[in-house]
Amino acid sequence: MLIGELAQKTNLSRHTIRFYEKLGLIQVPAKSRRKNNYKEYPEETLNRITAIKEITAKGFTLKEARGIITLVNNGTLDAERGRKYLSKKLNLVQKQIDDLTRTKNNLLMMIEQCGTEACEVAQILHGKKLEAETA
Amino acid sequence: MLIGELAQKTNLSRHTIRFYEKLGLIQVPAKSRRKNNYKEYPEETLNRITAIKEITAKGFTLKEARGIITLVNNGTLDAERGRKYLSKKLNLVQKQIDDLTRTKNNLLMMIEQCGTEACEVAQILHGKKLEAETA
DNA sequence: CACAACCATAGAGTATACTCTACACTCGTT
DNA sequence: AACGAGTGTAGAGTATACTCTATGGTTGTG
Repeated sequence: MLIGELAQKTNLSRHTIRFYEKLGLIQVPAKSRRKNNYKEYPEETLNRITAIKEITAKGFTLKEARGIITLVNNGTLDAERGRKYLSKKLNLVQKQIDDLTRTKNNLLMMIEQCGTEACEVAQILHGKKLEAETA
Repeated sequence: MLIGELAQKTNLSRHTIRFYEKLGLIQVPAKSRRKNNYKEYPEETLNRITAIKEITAKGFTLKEARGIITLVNNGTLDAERGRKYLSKKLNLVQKQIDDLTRTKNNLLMMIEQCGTEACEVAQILHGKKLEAETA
């Protein structure tokens, strides 16, 4: 199928599809060209894109998605490796959650204190006033 | 003080300080130049940078920091506005936490299932196999 | 006076994931 | 043959927060 149809079926823009090609997430065999040089995308590309979407939806980057797909296609991804890989990612995600939770608590505190006084965010943020710079 | 001293005292690089200047987070009065054109940073710049650090550490972007500082210096930031502003941010943060929590649960599920079979992440991710594209 | 260390500005490079523009060819239809 | 829609490649633009390079002037010490 041509890129237009693929775009329509995957709900991605042509630009995005070509961008994925550039990143190596999708490959079109050099032979898969029509006489007019239009690319003929194989059916599997649909699955590939679905996989990319699912992987990235789970918090992986496009590069990571590429790596995972390669591993899977190679059969290089056994249980041991898989768990390690996922656990690593899990740690990162947990760290992000922790950071955001701290942020959230900071915000809650600030909101609470905001009613108390003249709501000097500066004070809340810093414990002392910001000096106005002579602009 | 000159930029070198400021950099050393704030633990920021000169580049970063100049970058902040470009963003308007820091201003050096045009007059505050030595004869040799070197910038003379006023003491307040230290507080300003501390404030920037605290604000960004709480999850705000540099642009937001600029806005907040301006509001505070203008005295434009009353309790009402402050709470609204912070609540808005809080909602965003909560959304990010929710997303990441979903991601985390996905990962946990994947890790668990990884031991079960041949750890076909493809299956886990997608429910069916990825088609290998004839590379 | 040479040299290292410091300062200034402008602008490019990094990372991520697109998004769009420019330019040119091709296809189907009138 | 002209037209709009579709396709190709290459490369720029967007957002965020830096990070670094290039180029050139200034200061202090031997």
